[in-house]
Amino acid sequence: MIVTNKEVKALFPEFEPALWASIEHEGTIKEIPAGNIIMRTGQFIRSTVLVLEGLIKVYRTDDDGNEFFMYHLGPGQACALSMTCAIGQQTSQISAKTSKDSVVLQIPIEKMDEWMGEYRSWYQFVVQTYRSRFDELLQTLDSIAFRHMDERIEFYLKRHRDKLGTNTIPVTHQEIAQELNSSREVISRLLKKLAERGKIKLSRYHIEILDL
Amino acid sequence: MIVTNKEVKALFPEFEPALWASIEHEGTIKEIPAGNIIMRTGQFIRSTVLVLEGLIKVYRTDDDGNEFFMYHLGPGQACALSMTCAIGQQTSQISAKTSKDSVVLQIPIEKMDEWMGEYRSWYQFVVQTYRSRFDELLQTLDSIAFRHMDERIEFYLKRHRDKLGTNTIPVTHQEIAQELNSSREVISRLLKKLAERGKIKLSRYHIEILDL
DNA sequence: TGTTTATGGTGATTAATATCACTGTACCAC
DNA sequence: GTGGTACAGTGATATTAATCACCATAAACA
Repeated sequence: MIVTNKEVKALFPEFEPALWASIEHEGTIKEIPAGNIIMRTGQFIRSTVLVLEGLIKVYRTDDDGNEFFMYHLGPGQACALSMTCAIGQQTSQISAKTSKDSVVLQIPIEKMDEWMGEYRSWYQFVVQTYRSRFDELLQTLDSIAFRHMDERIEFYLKRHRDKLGTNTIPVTHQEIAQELNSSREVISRLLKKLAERGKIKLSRYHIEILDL
Repeated sequence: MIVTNKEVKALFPEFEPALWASIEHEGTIKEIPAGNIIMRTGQFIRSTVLVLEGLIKVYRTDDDGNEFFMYHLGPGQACALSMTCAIGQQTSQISAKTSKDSVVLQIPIEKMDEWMGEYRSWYQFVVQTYRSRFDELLQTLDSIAFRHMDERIEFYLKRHRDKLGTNTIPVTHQEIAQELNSSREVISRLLKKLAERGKIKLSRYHIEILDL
């Protein structure tokens, strides 16, 4: 696959031509089917990942195997952690998994620093990435710090709707429970209440958002 | 006060001489007594803040006036948000308050971008700052996502000990409750249990860490 | 000195969430 | 078809945290 085709370029409109040339030279395209864990806590980071297609779930895990959803990366977005990790060759603090069949562009971490000085558009992209991820993380923090579980579920569903671009979220109660670090029963009951209030419609394997 | 005296330089040993010259020219020293709110959610950010002395508490607030502690900034550290905000002239998503009498070095945000290209040591400092703040935020997230209140209190006390460099934490139960977004009664009871287990010693206005 | 205020201790109650136990049901593999 | 399995619903109970009410004490102050 040619790295810098028209569709890919459209995802990063601000990149300058010289940067695209470097990407063409250094980047690797990788296709990853849905459900693949592409990064695990403690793993060394060797490349920065830009998402071209699909959806990647970024989450935190603890020692007991619990998970906690942080945010999604969609086309045109990048992992901030894999950018900061670059310098010290440090290990990842988070895990990431493909939610849909995805295509990513990998760039060797050595290029990160190089391009920061070389290409203004790269520098701006990186800073923008830091900011966006930080903001999303703050939203997640708000949700868990200040909101009850029912509101957190609403927030979770809204986020998924926005990322998926559809009102039908393909997710099981068990998955929601895992990503919010709760239990299936609690989620089931609260979802039922949301359904009774007409906010969502429940079905097996998916939830339809009616009015959130 | 002279900006770049020996003590200040020791806080940022990696800064190159040319960068110090620019800081001398563009930076402003500001002394801020303890208890001052130096940044509020929604406020415009006009300068990047490097901490020279004292301690700054960075926290999140919600619409109902609740607070949630994120992390501290001590001497040699900087606010990551005020660095990313630079580009878009955006507003702050967080609040910050001096916990001790503090001295900070303010740098106009316009210089941020300029110096990133110009001084390698500045670039590295900024990236390091992003990473550190992100990491600390992840720790905070872990704590609230995976731990019960008693463990969160322990984590809170440990963090304060490390930042203050002393086993005696000058804090009231009410303050802890606010920063963990809980209530005084709950904190009091859990602190008592920690005291019974010999982990801390309670006194009016302060808590002594014995064995955490 | 007496009064006010902030701190913190504690019992009782309620609310939110977690856990356990069990049921039904759709779907998949054989 | 039949049996296994993942998904979902629900009652009962336990645990954790929040709220309410009230008291005691030390510090601050008029």
